[in-house]
Amino acid sequence: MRELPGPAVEDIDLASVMHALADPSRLQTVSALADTSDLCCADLGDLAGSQGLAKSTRSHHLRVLREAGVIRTRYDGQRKLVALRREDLDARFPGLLDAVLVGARSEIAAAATVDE
Amino acid sequence: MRELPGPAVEDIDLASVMHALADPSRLQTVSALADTSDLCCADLGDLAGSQGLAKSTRSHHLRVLREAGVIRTRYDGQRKLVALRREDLDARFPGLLDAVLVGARSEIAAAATVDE
DNA sequence: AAAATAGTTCGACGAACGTAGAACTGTCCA
DNA sequence: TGGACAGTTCTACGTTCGTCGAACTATTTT
Repeated sequence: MRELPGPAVEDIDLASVMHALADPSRLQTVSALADTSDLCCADLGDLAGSQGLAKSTRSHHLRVLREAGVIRTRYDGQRKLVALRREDLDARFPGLLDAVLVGARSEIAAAATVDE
Repeated sequence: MRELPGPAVEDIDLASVMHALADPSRLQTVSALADTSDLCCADLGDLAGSQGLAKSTRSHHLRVLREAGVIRTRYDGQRKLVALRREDLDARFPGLLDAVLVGARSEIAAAATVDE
């Protein structure tokens, strides 16, 4: 098995995607994935939004994102790499991912400003 | 009282908006609101996505949308009119509402095609 | 073969969600 | 004044969600 199962492009459901992106922790994850090419699950544990969450919880969030069609997971030796399904999401819901990413980023920036 | 309370533009939260739009019934409601200027709650009861739902349930959904900052409710005699907060949403999360509306519409169209 | 590493699955728990009916509030009309 | 009408609030219900720890699987390293 090379890649974990996710919905086909045409089966990606809007409500499911919205639900997957309606959680601060997952939003943070997606935002991080947009910056880099690929990340392994361990890296995601260091994210601000995911800090302190148990392995099982992070795994659960990744599953929600994968089953909604937001990310793709593939094997690479003893670790798994996750990546955004950018092209697929853009094809199915043009502009949605970009808008969400811009929004998420502006909120993260605002939160950082308040902190300091 | 002229208008029911909702969050200020700068207090609109992305995760809350995403959550508000992560329900098929509410998605349908928002899609309908994008077409017309204003609608009263009764009209929303005739929507495909809201058909058969109790008054109290519809009222609940409208509250979720309002508290997330997606819609605005104002009094007009014995009925209440709801409207999209288009400008506010566009200011806070540029492109998000449009992308969601386009996506919702394409899904509704696809569903209608299958039905016939 | 054994230990270490990376992640999943399972069972559980409290909180929140979507739904509904009944009772309530406020507005208009006769 | 009394209905009729339009929505809201309250209470309740079953379901789903986010979280966790513990047990499990699979791969790599020693």
